[in-house]
Amino acid sequence: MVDTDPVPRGQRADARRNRDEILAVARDVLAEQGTQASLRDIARRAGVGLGTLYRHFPTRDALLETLLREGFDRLARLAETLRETHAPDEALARWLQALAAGAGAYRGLPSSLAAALGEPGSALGASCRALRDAGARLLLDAQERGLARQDVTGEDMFALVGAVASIAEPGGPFADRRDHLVRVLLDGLAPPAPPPPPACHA
Amino acid sequence: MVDTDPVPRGQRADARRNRDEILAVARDVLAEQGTQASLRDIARRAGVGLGTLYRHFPTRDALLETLLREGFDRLARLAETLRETHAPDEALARWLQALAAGAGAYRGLPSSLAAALGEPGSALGASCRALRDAGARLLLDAQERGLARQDVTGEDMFALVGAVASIAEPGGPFADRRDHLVRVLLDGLAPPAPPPPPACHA
DNA sequence: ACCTGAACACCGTTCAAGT
DNA sequence: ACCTGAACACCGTTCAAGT
Repeated sequence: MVDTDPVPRGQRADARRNRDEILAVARDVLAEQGTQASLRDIARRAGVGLGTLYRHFPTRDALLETLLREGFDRLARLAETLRETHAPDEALARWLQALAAGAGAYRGLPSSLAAALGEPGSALGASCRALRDAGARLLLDAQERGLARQDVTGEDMFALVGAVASIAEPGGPFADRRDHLVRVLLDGLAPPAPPPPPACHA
Repeated sequence: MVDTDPVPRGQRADARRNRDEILAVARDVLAEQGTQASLRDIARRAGVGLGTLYRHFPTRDALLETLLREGFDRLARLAETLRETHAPDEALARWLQALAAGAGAYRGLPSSLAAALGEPGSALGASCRALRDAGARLLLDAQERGLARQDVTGEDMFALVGAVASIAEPGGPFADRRDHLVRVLLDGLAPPAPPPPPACHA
């Protein structure tokens, strides 16, 4: 368990206050404008110089990562819990629904996450890779018991869930179809139907 | 059949030449940089003033639409052909593969198309809606014969294919998995497995 | 009729100057 | 140690001035 970029202790009081205010404002602005929101706008609305925002969050991803860390950690823990308490196919189904909800929290978030996934140095990318691996373990469980198709990888599955989340972004026309579209994906991940049993009186 | 924005006849020779050059350059630049490429850059490389680009293509969508029209028309015709020559499920499978290829021709294209789909005045949006409707007809055929699940609409399906295309964009890590991921989606669109026949000697 | 590029209002990012 | 905002290099978009 890596703890990247913990809340800096021993900050000056004004620094601490600025950081908190930036995060609070960013949450609102991202909810309104999506992950491509203007950083200038966030600084402005937080009553802070633009350089202050950059000092606390040197990249847009760093800001996103801080906003999402809590939810992402929860998702990683959820995967473990479901693994212990449910059959592999059911665990996979529930977890992918939760993942779609988390990855689609803001407009533009799925594609931000997909982009970060590749970036080697990005803390946000590291969080994504951790989630992807947690999902891959659930998938493997299901595959080992014949409850998921064999020709799909954890990478495939993570990308597919992100894709579904991206068409069901908040505010969009498919927002309230998200669960259903994830269901369609889950059915696609199911193992191929077994051949029918031989007929009687063969 | 609407023919929006046909190639303007009776243009001045220089206008015609500029238009052609812009389109040729745009094809290259979009292939390199995706649909978010700088319009300034396109004008520059076409050896044309920025205003000239805007005169010929008042919006980015208008430029995209002109570039894509041919392929989109071909896709619409393909839907009709497949309808006449194949079983509904096979027609759907082949057409969605072709659609994914077309909608993913450039980086960023799937999300450009999804955005245009909503825009009422956009010619690109109109092209998308035509494709979506062509797909909806294929889906309906399949549904009527029990070859596709009932709880999915043409809108759902079009969005899902676009989503899969967006994760398999050219140059990306999933580019060569596109057909396979579309296959997963197709399996998700299949009707639920019928209950097994009653056992013998019941 | 068409072309041009300067002008405007925005970005993201950096950094010298302040406290 | 931290904050500020001007400065720079880019955008997209518009439009007066040219031919």
